[in-house]
Amino acid sequence: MLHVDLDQFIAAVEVLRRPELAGKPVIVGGRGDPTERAVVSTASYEARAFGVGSGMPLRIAARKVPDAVILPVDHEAYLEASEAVMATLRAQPGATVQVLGWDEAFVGVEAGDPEAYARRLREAVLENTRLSSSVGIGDTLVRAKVATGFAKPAGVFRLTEGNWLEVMGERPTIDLWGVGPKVSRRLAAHGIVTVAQLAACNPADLVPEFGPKMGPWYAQLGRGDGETVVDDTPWVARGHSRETTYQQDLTAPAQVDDAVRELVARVLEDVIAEGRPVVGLTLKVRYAPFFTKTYAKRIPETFDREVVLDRALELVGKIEQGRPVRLLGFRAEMSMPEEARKGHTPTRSGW
DNA sequence: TCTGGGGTCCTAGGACCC
DNA sequence: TCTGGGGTCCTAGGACCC
Repeated sequence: MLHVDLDQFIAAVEVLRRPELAGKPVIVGGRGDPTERAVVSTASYEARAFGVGSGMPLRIAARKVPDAVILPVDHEAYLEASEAVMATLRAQPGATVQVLGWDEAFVGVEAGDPEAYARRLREAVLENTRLSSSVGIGDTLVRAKVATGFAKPAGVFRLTEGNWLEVMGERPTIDLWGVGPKVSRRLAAHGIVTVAQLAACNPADLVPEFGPKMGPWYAQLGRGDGETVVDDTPWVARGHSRETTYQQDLTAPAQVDDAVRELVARVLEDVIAEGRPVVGLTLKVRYAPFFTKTYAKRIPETFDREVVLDRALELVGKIEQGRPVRLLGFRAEMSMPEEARKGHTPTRSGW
């Protein structure tokens, strides 16, 4: 199967509609104002050369690249571009498309010459959308996904059982899709630093550290093994959430109360649009400066706006008084329709 | 320097039941 | 007097991804 990933997607979409930005350091984030609390969504390759990357606070990025063009995030534009890309992928003969995000998807296909097919796919996307992409080829979803990293930018790369260890073996475990800083550190504490070491370990040995599911799963990841089927079952959301970081910390209880009501109202709109009952609520509070607590509540299935709001306000009662609040998040989990319970999820299906 | 917003899934521990 | 073992549900928190 193949994994298609657009090159610097968000920045590329911005450059398309503002050609004069081509070749300049472009940073997209927040409302485009580097004095606000916000982070970088995407930086163009020119900006990345200065050490700017996604997730970095916007004001830091602006300091690193004084000449950067800083633009606000425009979800609508990216969604539209994304849909054009996905439509192009779906139009390929025999292709099964599993969307992972705005700018990436797995494509399942029987191809005699996968490299040639991948190059044609790149060209089709470029022709239809004027966007550059990179394509990974693999015999598992994990290998295809990891292969794309070697294909970037604007290339094709193939990873299989045959060359996996040769290419990945000496690399640190954090290079794997699904291993982050915490897990790589915990693995290192057990003497597992490289992908080859992880691949060679006994899955059962990882259970005490990571639990019955994650332990064996990390071992499998080290080998590059896993799912081999691209699944185009439509994605069904498990829940909806809204989060807001306040430009000024909230200090008065009444401010917090109002803010939660507003968040709840926005989440409820999404949930009601889906027509599924709510089964659980979670309130996330980030107290300044960076201390987060979550408060959860399971509720009997209900469509009722008033019931959900009441339950939400019970959670508000748990917020610590007198401590400034920097961020509030509210999530509603929805009951799953029976036929969707096996529906895949956007990021973990390949694992 | 000071950290978005949208998601998913896993784990641990306590409560409770039989 | 001492204290089984298995199961489920709930809450809180952690980790990761785009």
